[in-house]
Amino acid sequence: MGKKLTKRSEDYSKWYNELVIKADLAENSGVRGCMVIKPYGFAIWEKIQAGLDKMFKDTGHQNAYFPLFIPKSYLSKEASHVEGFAKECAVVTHYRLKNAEDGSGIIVDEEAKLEEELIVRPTSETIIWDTFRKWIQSYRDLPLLINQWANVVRWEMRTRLFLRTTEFLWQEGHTAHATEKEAIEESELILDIYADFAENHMAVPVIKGTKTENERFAGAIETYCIEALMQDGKALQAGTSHFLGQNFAKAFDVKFATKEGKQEYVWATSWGVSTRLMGALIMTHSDDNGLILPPKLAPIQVVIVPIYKGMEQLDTITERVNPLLKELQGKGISVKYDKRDTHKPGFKFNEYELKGVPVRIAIGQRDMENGTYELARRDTLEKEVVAADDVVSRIEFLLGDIQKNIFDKARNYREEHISRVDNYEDFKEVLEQKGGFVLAHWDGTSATEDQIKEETKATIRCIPLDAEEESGSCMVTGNPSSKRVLFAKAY
RNA sequence: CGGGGUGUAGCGUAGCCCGGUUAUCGCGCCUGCUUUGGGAGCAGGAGGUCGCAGGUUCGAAUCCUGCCACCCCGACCA
Repeated sequence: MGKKLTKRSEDYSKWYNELVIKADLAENSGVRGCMVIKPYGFAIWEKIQAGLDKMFKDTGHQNAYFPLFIPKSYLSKEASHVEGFAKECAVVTHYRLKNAEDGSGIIVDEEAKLEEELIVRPTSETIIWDTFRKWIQSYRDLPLLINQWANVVRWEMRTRLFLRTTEFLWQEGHTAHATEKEAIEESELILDIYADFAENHMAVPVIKGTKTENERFAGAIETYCIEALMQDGKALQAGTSHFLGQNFAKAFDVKFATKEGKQEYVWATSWGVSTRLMGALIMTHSDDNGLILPPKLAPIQVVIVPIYKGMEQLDTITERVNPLLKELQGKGISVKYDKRDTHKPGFKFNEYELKGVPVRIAIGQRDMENGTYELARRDTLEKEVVAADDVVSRIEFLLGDIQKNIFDKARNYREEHISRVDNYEDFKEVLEQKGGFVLAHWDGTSATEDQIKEETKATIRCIPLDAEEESGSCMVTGNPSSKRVLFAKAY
């Protein structure tokens, strides 16, 4: 690890890579933009999984698992869906290797060619809907609320650590409903779950909205999303929830018998969040000393660093720390006592700051004599000396306070970076000078959106759900507009 | 796939333009002693197909050709 992290600079990705790699979260494996997630990083992902999984189950969803390989013909059953993903699919064509006859090594056995190629899933709508057809006959089988935790592969031209890796981990929910209304409510429910999780667990403030036609998911009628703002002023789509209408039901012939005995197509949703959330976490909260993790997602919430001379002192400190460890663990707090003799306290302080551990306890001779602990909080780096009797309650307070504080800080930053503009010149200038979100009037056409993207690189992140009705005119064409939409440069 | 860049020890690098003993430095690693309240000090030590393959040359990390990989910028995108 470096002496000091590179200062955050114009070149955000450099800062980001420094943080991510040096914080031991992940590294590029070198396999086509894939990444190896190290244990500490994966522990964060497990926290994300656990939190979301509970929310899904509390709302009646069940987990299942579907195959990694999708027959090519499945993918092409829904026209706009295949068009959206065709350009980024990894394709399996053979099922066997053999030794080359000239001894040059292992080669593909041309005789083992698959009759129909298999696609490594870029998303699982098709194979899941092929299964849903078999599971759904009657209105009594509905709603069908399925989620799967899986990996998917999208062969993007350009990858970015955490934000757009070739293979990524995610959850994808797929549901079937008897009515349009119920399906729309489902996609909105999930959007609320995502927003709730982002804000209350990850401490990442998000804006809920719907996508424009340009940005909509391939095969969806409506795409809902949560959009977050990173510290460099760029937006990040943190989660999406799609109302699919009857598109997939028709493509895969999924009908059900209504109470009245009529055959009708079901209504569908799909929704997902990925390891990109970890990117959002890092890029929202980190500072030049390393990661800052929200207590609710930190694999280690509290670390205890002993300061001692000689093994005897360490032993007396350990004697005092052991009951504290037990008490904290008893309260469900994840605590680590780092009594490695191979590193000095100063090294450990820096190491845990880099890793984003929310609360650090230091205990040395001075504290042994005074009956105290030194507490340090990661978000503000403030230190305080606390009497031993008060330390547990103080830690509980700090964990809650840090969770709240980093959310408030991120939300304030975002609020300061939402600009309202009324003409195209101001729009360009704000994007150039300040970055962040821009609320502006737009005439509702793809052509205008394309033009804006072409000229400024900014896209419509979403049409905010809470956008107030306000008659105005499009900043580019002057055509009438009834509300402002949210623009930004995005990852 | 287009434009640019880089490949030298686990990591980060100097050397390359202008070829010449044993390839530079820092971090990390190993051993020993001293240290331990903010990234320890000293001494000693280990670690290298200089991305790969050809070529030029008495001699190549350095020059030439081809290939490969990775990074950055675009198109694409959770």
